[in-house]
Amino acid sequence: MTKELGKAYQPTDIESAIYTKWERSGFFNPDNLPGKRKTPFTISMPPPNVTGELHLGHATGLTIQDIMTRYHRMKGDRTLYLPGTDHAGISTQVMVERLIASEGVDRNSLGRAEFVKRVWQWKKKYGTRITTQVRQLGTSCDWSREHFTMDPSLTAAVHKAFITLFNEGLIYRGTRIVNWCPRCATALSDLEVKHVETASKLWFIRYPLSGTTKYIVVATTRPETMLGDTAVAVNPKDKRYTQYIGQKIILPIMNREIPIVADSRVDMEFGTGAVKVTPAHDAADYDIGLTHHLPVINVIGQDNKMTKEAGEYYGKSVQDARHDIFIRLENEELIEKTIDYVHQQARCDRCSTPIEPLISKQWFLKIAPLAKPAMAAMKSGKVAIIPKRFERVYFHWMNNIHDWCISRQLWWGHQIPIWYCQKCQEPTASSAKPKSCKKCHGKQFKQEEDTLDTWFSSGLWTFSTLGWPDKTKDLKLSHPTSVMETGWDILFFWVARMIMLSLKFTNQVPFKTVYIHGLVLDKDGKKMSKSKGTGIDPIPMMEKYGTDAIRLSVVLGTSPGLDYRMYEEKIAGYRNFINKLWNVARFILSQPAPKGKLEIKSLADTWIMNRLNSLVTAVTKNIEEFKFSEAGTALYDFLWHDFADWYLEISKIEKNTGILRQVLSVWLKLAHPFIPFVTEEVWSQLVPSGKNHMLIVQPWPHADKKTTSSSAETNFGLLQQYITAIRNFRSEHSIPPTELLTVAFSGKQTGLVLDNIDIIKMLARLSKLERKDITKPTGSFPGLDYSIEAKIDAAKQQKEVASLSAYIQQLESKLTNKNFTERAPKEIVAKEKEKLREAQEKLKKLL
RNA sequence: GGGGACGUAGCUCAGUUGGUUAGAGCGUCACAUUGACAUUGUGAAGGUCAGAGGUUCAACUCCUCUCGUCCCCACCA
Repeated sequence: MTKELGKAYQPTDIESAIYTKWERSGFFNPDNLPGKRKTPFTISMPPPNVTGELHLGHATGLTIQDIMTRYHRMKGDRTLYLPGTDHAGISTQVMVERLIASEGVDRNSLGRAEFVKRVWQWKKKYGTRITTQVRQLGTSCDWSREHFTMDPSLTAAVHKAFITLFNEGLIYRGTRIVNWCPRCATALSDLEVKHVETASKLWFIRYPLSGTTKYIVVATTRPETMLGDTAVAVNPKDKRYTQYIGQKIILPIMNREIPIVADSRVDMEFGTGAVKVTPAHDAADYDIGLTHHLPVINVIGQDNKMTKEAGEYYGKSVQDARHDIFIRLENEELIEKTIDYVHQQARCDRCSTPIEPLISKQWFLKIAPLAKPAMAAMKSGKVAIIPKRFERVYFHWMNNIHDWCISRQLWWGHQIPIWYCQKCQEPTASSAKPKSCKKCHGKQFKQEEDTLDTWFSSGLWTFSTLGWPDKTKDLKLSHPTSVMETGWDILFFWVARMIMLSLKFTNQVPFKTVYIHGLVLDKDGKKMSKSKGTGIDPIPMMEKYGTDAIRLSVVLGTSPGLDYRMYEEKIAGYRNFINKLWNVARFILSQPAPKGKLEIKSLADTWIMNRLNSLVTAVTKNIEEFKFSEAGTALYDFLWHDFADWYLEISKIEKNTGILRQVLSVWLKLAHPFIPFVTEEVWSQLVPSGKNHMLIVQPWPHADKKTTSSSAETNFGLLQQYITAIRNFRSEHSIPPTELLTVAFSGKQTGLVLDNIDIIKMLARLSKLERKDITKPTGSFPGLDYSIEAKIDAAKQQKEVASLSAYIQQLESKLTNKNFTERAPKEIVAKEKEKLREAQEKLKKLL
């Protein structure tokens, strides 16, 4: 029946078979789980990009999500882990554009319909790559409920949400200055812009005052935008300029007369205190322009080239125009000076291209009315973030939030469900083409060409995937979801927006707890980067070391919200641990299964069962408290040290195979959420086969009060101390293990030693261990003196005496300090006294 | 400019509401090895817990400041 277990664990041989077994069992689907399951537990998987590839960030998140899922499933909850993928507007479109470029075409020559068709083909081809990799990681999600953000049902949800918000006036269309990425050729939200420190120049340009020979000097990092200047602004408090307010400037090159205006937003300290105002190409200038009713002149187009308004520079690239303008100003002696200047340049988050602020017609979501309840939900504790400090970050952002630009000039995404009447241009929000215009009864319509920001559809993710806007059973059972597990980098992009949109549309928070994991760094603490080659690809690592080892390496030694380093040696270390488990199991399974009831006979038995109970309690508590690293570390230490190093060795004498199997079996259950593959495999060797016997649905263990024993903990602890002391002695005196020692002992604890004499003899490698009165002990413990027959290193002895004396002195000074003895709690004082007594006794015997 | 995190053994990290002679893994060194495991075992060396003050009987732990590293937010051209 049982197959031979190989000497070393070979994960690749069995992982995919086990995953298939799980998937076929149907247990990923909560409707198929055995028993009555009342308490719902739901996790919505943050959808990876459909054309993406699994990286360590995914691996971290998915592992933690899966740990919670597997734990709750075993605990008996109605557990749903819902997977899916995101259409990822920009990045997917860019990939396909790159592909067709290699065929020598661009999207415009292909046309919208054909291009979108090509993207769907691409999605079909590569969309399963990521889900296959998610499976490879052992993720126990319900694939029968898998969703894609552009599924018909999710598109329906997006339409419903958009139309509702539009009809309520929360979505509006406006001509505004937006962040434009020239390379992606689309508007971006504020969040998609990052600020990068960039070395540049600050040019000081003379702007002649109209009707005089005087001029005002302005400082700028972007001289080419001067063509679109419509004012110069100064601070009203700035005495240097008060006399000029209201006067006119002759704008160089353009020879246009522009006013000097006063605005308190101008920083007197910076540059010359006078600012050129270009409302069309700078967000701050745009605001100043609004206040002072300045005209807006577009001199740069969406194609990153100068417009007709730029006069003679029409058609030139921004870079060329800058160069030419500088030369011309210099020739006209209008450049006062040029200095080196480092500033935070706005760049596209995705492609790092410098952002071009441009005026354009875009769709916006009014966010303030949504932010209010979203903040209230966090304040009242309906949503909590772990770690808590991110709640402050959340509030700060929510308090300073701007309207969200939701339209993108992309073809891949949800086309905005707005239809313009071709007669009167009235927009109607509708999922399908309207029959007739409400305003003029026109019959001809044209749909808005723009698509929605990807995050608009992912903002609905927790409820759209459960069937919303329909009132489905899933929505009723599984929403709000229990936990959202994600990285801090998308707290604003995604988490905050989900909270706002979920409250808006379902009146519920999307999730009760947000668990934030850290980002993965390379060995030097830098962000992993594909281009620099510092990244570790999890897939080959999984193949080399096994998936369970990867899972441990992204969870152990990490804490919520803190970034952590990853390197191959770490993974190899956890592979070793998995192999240790494998061999522990191999050893246990090589022995005949016991007949009859479980019997706790010896001190070691009592001790290991007690330890196991503590482990059950600790692992359960830590998982409940989201301390996954601590839970995993406890499992690691127990198996390797308590169980393998001590109990397993002792079992070679005591041969209590019942306990061996019992401990292994409970441990496998506890460890299953962390390392599902190897535990399921070992489990299948340990128990009868059959679907309902699979580890994945075994009930979560409980601590057994009947087998807890604190005295066993103490006594076994002493035993360990004795053994370690002898081993230590042997090593310090360079006595080879082949040489068996003779040890004599005496004292109160002789009973403990006599009861476990064979164990001590084996583990300390002794030929003889006998009770005998000792005059000069080699060493001593509370209740036990011992003497080892061997030559004693005097220097060693002295060193120990010295350290012991120092320790005693430290304790004595503490205990003679009245402040301590009078003010510290009695237990603490008693404890210190006991320590002193023990140390003194030990020292006496050594001398 | 605002906010946050981190600084504990050579390296990567634990250290729960203040009370242990400060821990683990890797690495190093010594020794061991024919039945579960060399992806191993046993033991050792290695730390003024970044620095300076303060609170306290007692500080790695709480407070303040300083130094160092990193990150987030922000329309100083």
